[in-house]
Amino acid sequence: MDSDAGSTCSRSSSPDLVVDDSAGSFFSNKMFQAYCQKNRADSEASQGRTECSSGDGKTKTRSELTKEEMQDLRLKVNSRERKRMHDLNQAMDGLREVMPYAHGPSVRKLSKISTLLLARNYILMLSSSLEEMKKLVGDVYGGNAAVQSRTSAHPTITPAAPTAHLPLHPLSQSLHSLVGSTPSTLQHHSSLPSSAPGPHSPPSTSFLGFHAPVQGLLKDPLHLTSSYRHFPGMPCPCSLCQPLPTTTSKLHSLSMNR
DNA sequence: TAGGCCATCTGGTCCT
DNA sequence: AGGACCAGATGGCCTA
Repeated sequence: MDSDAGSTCSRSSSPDLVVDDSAGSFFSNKMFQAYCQKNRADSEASQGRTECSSGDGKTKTRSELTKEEMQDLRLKVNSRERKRMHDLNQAMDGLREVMPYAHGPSVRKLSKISTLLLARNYILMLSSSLEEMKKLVGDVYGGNAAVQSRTSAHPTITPAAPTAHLPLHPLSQSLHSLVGSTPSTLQHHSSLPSSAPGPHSPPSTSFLGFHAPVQGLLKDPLHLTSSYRHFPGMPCPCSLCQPLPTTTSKLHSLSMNR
């Protein structure tokens, strides 16, 4: 149904995504009516006829196109743009799926901006936790030589054991309280839930991580997500709202330049 | 009703 | 030249 059949992509924005173009819901009612009026012309275009070539094989410049051909071209461009945006939204949905917040039919979907901010902060937090872990492991292994020499009578003690009782990084604690679980469950967050907020309560502005640089991008961060509530058990202001440790501060300066 | 969010259209620019 | 990408405009839907 979609006229995308006639489009060829020299550059794919999301090569791994498979988009179902057959959905007629891509069109609004108005668009659908307009589309139907042009359906015949589109089908011709999708069969290989280019809108810029006349019957005798000569190519026309855009200024030479008839009104009908221009409309035809416009429809094709619109269709491509629509597909592009749908791909983008699919990627956004994919991102939402791996974010640590309650999923479900009764939970309002994260907005795009919230998804991006949450994702950013999530990555920063994981990076921070990883650094912390590395440090702890280093401490354990580094200091273990002395420890082991003193406890050589107990060679079965594993180096990793002590870390299980060490305090987690505040950021990790926040996340853990958010998901109501241990770090290992983060890998299975999609089944989370009950510890998560009730319906219609996506992550709070705080959890979304409006650090200074991000705040600057928003007119009114607090108002932006005023409909959100903090998660139960989340300190307010939660630690995620606090400046990240220096180990991840470098990441703050990372931009998303193309 | 205002504001937020979203989908779509559209024209411009960049890239292949 | 054609397609991807981008940003502004517009209108619809939903919620407080």
